[in-house]
Amino acid sequence: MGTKERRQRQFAEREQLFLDAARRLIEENGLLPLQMTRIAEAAEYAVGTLYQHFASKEDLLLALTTEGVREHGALFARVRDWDAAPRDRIMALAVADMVFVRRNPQYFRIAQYVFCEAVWGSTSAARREALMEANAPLSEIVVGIIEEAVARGDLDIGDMAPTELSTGLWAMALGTHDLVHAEGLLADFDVHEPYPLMCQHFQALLNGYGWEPRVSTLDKAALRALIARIKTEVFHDLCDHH
Amino acid sequence: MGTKERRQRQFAEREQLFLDAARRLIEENGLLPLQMTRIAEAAEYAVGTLYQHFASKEDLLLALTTEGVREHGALFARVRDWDAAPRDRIMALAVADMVFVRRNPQYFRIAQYVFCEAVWGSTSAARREALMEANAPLSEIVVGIIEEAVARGDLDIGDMAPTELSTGLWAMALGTHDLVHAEGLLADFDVHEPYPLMCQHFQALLNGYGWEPRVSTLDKAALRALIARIKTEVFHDLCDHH
DNA sequence: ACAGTCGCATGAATCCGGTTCATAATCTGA
DNA sequence: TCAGATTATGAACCGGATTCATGCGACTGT
Repeated sequence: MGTKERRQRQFAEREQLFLDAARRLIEENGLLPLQMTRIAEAAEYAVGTLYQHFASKEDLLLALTTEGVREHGALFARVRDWDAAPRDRIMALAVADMVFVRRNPQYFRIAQYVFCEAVWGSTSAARREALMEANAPLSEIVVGIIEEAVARGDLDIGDMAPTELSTGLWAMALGTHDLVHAEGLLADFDVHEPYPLMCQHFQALLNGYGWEPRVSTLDKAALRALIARIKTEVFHDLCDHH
Repeated sequence: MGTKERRQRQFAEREQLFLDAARRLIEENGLLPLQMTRIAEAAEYAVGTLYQHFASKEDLLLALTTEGVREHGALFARVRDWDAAPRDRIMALAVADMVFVRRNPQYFRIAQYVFCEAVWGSTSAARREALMEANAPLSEIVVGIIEEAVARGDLDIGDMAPTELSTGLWAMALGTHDLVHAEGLLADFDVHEPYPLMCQHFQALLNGYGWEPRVSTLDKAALRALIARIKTEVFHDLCDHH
């Protein structure tokens, strides 16, 4: 009989309920005033029940991050399956980041916090592994595209490993998210559209590595057109059409 | 009479004592077990005294970060005053990061934590301003070099603002530091020397923006030679000569 | 040199929020 | 329906940041 299975399903559902409640609270008030008691209240359960799911507050935040990584991964998977030139697909990954951020404006804030030594060190091994596992496909997709470009002759990276090149793209994206979240900083720099700018830096980086076909780094219209094309062809259903 | 001045001086000295004690404790045990009581103990003062200097633990960590930014700025200032081609000086900024990280292995961990919304939001406005002020010169140096390159015709960025280009460099550096501190991540990628790799990405980015004189992105020997030259000419006294 | 005053260091007490655990409630299978 | 097992509950606990009533010692003016 399926008693046990039903139990497990209900348990999983409740976990989702807690995660959704936490996400909502963060959305409303930010990370600062987030309290376990409040999350439990919002989900209409006792704190003790919350602690049956998450060993600690840090664990809960890590779980939230893992969910985000999965969603991020779903966007990357679309790019993997998109039928286009490798270079355009790399750019589509950058656009995926843009789309992802729009849909999860709090994600990188939470992630930044979770990856801090002081927080990461308080999480459980099981949750950490779940995150790693959720993250693995993303790297694979990036590396896969790089390898394809090398295979078709669009790109020559000599004795450099594909992972090394992917590190550069990843760093650029991560750093951009950091800057976006540093209060007032980009505004001081008169940078008002950080993500299109990030795409431009991506183009420069790809040009710099000799990734064919080259594009003009400074041609903003072309970049806008590419972004628009990617949004239409890959993320049609996820973008507002204003 | 200078009674008041002496008092102020002693106060400042004690503040430094606290900061040094905190830094030492973090160096020894990491951020996780850092406690205000321990810092006070280590500095041989009462907790209350510690709180005369820092409104909160977060404020203390922010102060620590600000010290780091000043040191970082001192390295950047050397590069500003270095007599070399703009492009080499941009690369010298990347090397400055490398040198800085070697001398302050904990800095980016602390900074990552401090810049998290949950922590940043608990700091005092005065300390935040001090940090901003310490940070301003760094950006100015980067932008100054970019402007010089444009002026001498090494670089054409069209209608792009110099701050926009600097954002790309900054993001790349920040993101690299993030990756370095993400436990085990780079090792999984077989990236064992992240900072030389970052320098290579810098070169690619500069090439991508058409910054003259171009260099071969994949020529590792040339990159090593450039790094060595910068270390000798700019950071001679700060590097080990193994 | 001394009394009076003031500023500051002190650390025990407070407060806050994450976490635990003894108990109550609920479910299961017989 | 009932014993036993499992799970939910939230009041109590606990660790650590922060406060503040107290007293010490340094400066001032006589």
